[in-house]
Order: sequence, then C-alpha cells, then structure tokens
Amino acid sequence: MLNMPILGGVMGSHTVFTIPAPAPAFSLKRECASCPHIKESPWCHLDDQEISRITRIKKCQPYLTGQLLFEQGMPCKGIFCVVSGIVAVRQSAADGSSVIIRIAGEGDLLGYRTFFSGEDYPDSAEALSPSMVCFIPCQTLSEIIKETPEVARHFLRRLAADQGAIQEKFLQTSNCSVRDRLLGLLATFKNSYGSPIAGGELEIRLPLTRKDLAAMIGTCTESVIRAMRALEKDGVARFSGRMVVVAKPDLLCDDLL
Amino acid sequence: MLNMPILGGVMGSHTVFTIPAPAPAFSLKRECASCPHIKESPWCHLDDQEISRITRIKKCQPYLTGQLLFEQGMPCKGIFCVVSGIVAVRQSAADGSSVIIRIAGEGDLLGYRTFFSGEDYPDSAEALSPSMVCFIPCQTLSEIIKETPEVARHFLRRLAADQGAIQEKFLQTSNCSVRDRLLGLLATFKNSYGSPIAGGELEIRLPLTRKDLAAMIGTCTESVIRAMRALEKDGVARFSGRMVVVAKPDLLCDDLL
DNA sequence: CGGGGGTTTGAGTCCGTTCAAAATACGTGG
DNA sequence: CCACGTATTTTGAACGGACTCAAACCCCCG
Repeated sequence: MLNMPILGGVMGSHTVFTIPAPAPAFSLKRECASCPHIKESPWCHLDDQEISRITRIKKCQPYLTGQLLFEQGMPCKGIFCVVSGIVAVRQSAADGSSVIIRIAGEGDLLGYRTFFSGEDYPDSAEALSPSMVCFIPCQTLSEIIKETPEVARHFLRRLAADQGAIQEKFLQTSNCSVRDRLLGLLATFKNSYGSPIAGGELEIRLPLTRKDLAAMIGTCTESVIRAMRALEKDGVARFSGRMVVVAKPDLLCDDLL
Repeated sequence: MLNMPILGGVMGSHTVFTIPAPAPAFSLKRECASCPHIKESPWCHLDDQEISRITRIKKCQPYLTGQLLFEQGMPCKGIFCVVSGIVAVRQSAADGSSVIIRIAGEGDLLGYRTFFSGEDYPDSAEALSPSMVCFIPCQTLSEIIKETPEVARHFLRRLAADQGAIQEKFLQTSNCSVRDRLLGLLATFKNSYGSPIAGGELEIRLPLTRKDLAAMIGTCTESVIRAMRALEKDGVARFSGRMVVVAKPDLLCDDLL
C-alpha cells in the first residue's frame, strides 16, 4: 500500500505490477552541480547554493522497465529529471489506443508542462528501460521560479520549442505516408541514438519496440514493419531487430517536412 | 513597396494581394484598460500606468480577408492581439498542403509562441474575415516581462495549456475517423460560435470554409462534406452553408477523445 | 521445455484520397 | 438590377494506402 507513487494500474496493453519497487535504502543522489547537463538545464543560472539546495531536496529513484513515473489522470506533484535510462510519455485514449508524445533520455526533464498548466496529467510517463530518475516537488520548483526569473524564462523558451516540435509532428502525421513518417522518426533518433559507421552509413539503435515506434507516428505495428520493408526495398536502410543501418543518412536531414 | 508587413507572397492556394491595405490615417486605438478581455489577458496584474504604456506603444491595423499578419519563415517582431474578426494560424508544407493549428477570435493573442522560442515563424496568421489587430513589439514585451514576473507566469500557464490542446488534437487525429474528428471540431466551436435554439438544439455558425475545416482536422474538403452527410444521415446535425444545427448537443461534450 | 511477448507475413476490407465535373453561391462591374 | 467570372460546394467513380484479423515464427526467460 505504500508504493503508490511508482505503481499505478496501467491502461492499455501493459502489465500491472504488483511487486513493490526495490526500496532505495541508500539514496543514490548525484550532485546536480556535477551533472553534465546542468548547462542546458533550467538551473544554468543558479548559484552554487541554490543548486545544492535542489540536490538536497530532490528524491532519486530507480524504475524497472514498464514502471510509471506518473500516470494519466493523476495530479502533478513535481517534475522529473532522467539521470539514466529511457522514458516514454504516452497519452492513451478510452478505447485503448495510445500515442507516444515524446521520449526522454539522460538529462531530459519530464512533467513540467503539466506543472505549469496546473491540470492533471493528460499522459503517463513509462520507463522503457531500467532508469534512474530524480524528482523535484512542486513547492521547491515554485520557490525557485519566484526567486530567479531566469528560470521562468528558460521554461518559457522550452515550452515554446516543445510546442513547435509537436506542431511539426502533427503536420507530418496529417500529410505524409507511414513510410515518410518513419523516415522522419529515424531522423529524430539520429542525434541521440545514431553513430556513423564505415561507408558513410549511419547506424541507429532503436530505443523502442515496433509497437511503440507505431505509437510515435500514429499508426499500427504492422504498418511500421511494412514501411521498413519498403525502405529496404528502396535501399534506404536495413533493419535487423533494434539495429538500423541507414545507407543514405542525407535523406534524414531534409526529408522531414 | 512600403506595404511589406501586411502583404507577403502567399504559399499554397491563396491569392497574392497587390493592393496596398487601406492606410490607417487615424489610428483606431482602443484603450487596453477598457478592453473586455483584459482580465484574462497577460496584463491582468499590471497597474494602470503600465497598461496605458502598452496602449501608447501598440499599433492597431485593419486586415482584409486573406491578408497575413505574419508569414511562415519570417522572424518574429512582436505579438498580436485580435480586436475584432477571425484569424487562422496555418502551417504549410512544401508540397502545398497545409494544416490550421488554431483559430483566434476577439481578444485572443497570436504569435507569442514564436516570440518565446526565438525562432522564425513556423506558420502564418491569416485573416479569415475583415479584422482589426493590435501589435506589440518584441522590445516592449521583453521589458514588461522583465519588470513584472506575473506576466511571465501567465505565459507559462498559457503555453502549457496550448500544448495540452495540441496534444489532444494530435491524439484525436491519430485515432479517430474523419466523422468523429468533425464532431470534435464542432465541439470546440460550441462556446465561441454556438447558440442554443428551440427544441434543445444548438446552432453554430461556422467561421471557416469547408476547405479550412478540412485543414483543421487533417483531411480534404470532400471528406469533410461526406462526413457532414454522414452526420445528417444519423440525425446528429444538419448542415446548410455556414449554418449547422446540432440535434444532439450532448454528443459534443464527451465525444471528443 | 513451455509460455509469452515481440515480430513478421498474408489476405481481405474499408476509409479516405484523388480526379473530374456539375451545381451553387458570391462579388464586381456594367 | 442583371450578367458575368470566380470561388466554393457538392456529387460520382475509381484507386490505393492503411487497418484489421489471423496465423506463424522467433527469441528470451523462467
């Protein structure tokens, strides 16, 4: 009964966890000041004292694959920061279908949109791999924002940029075939999950299952797989499990929109 | 040559205007302080002096149907406030297809997302009817935000809420038929453009052409019209030109998502 | 070795798009 | 006020992409 924050019954096609998360007897807190992502974070303009305050107050917690950081319909209690692992933000409809809004990796923040809107979460955040995640409660965040206007400005910029990204995704979904949307998705993976290999080719390790790739581009699993076959037939890329070799990485640059 | 700000070559299927806009010899400035929407605006916590400063600096301008307030690809020079009329925010793809992100009516703000992201406009704003629109330049807005943190907090809330709305639209487009998306769109029109009539029915005056309705729900004109016929066959609504009579207004509440 | 996801393929169907053409509404100038 | 040109709306027919359903396969894990 005491495991409420991380568990939660799950909608859609996911397993319900009944095992309590491994109790973090010793808290594995990384100092925020030594985080490699601090410079692009909202805290980049805070002084040492304020940063150590965040380190002191935040809670860090490990999540197993499939566990939820927060769940659709719950009130927002704070924001999350991914220390390691991969987390997906998924919005589910009443009929069980779902869409993945975005995926967050090391150094990414989660849940701030809902913090600012003041509504309940319209989506869930789900660990796609074993992950370590920090949590900063609402009150602390509110105080920091009141005391340091730079932080508010950072979030304004970030929210505005996020919205632009979603708009583009929306446009792409409306106007492109599944094949082109998959290509666009690979393009977004290029930086975080890709690495150049011999022959000018690009290798990408997909962070998602076929089903979740489908959820990211608004289609079904089978259509994703058929789009993969189509790209192979055209000599654009080769797929094998989670590995993708893109023969023409140039296509990933301009092809989106 | 001096009409650059309001003209602009137009992408897609729109007419290019060569007639200069009617010169506003006398500026028709409404006092912001007496605006009926001031209470829900970002300026709701400003004192009289600051509000009159906005009134003094802002520019008001009439736009004819089809004219652009700003155009995709241009840098942001400030934000807009619709005094009267209706304005659509449209994002166009290279192939000529376009999507309408949102429509703004009396009292609505435009362009603030791009102001905060600092990028060029990813979309255009187009008057759908003869409109009067105010313009507040970037610098003034920056100064106000620096001086009054409340304003920044207002925009944070607003951007967060906007993004939630787009997410929902995205989910709806991915998972619903054209018929249901049209129903969802009618639901969003209910408050601004609807009025109850006899028999518990609801009358809506559509602010858009069929083509633009299609652009709002990510489909083509013909599909919108066929969805209308389907709704008529089911006895849900009757369509005649721009007028819609919804026989079962209850459906417009929960049916979305 | 069995079970359960995840992946893959095939077949059939349906929804939505595209293209073409007719009908209607609208605004402008005579 | 009417005639005309243009944009919008409407309908039909045909095509195609994507979804659904079903079944087989694969791989990891217990």
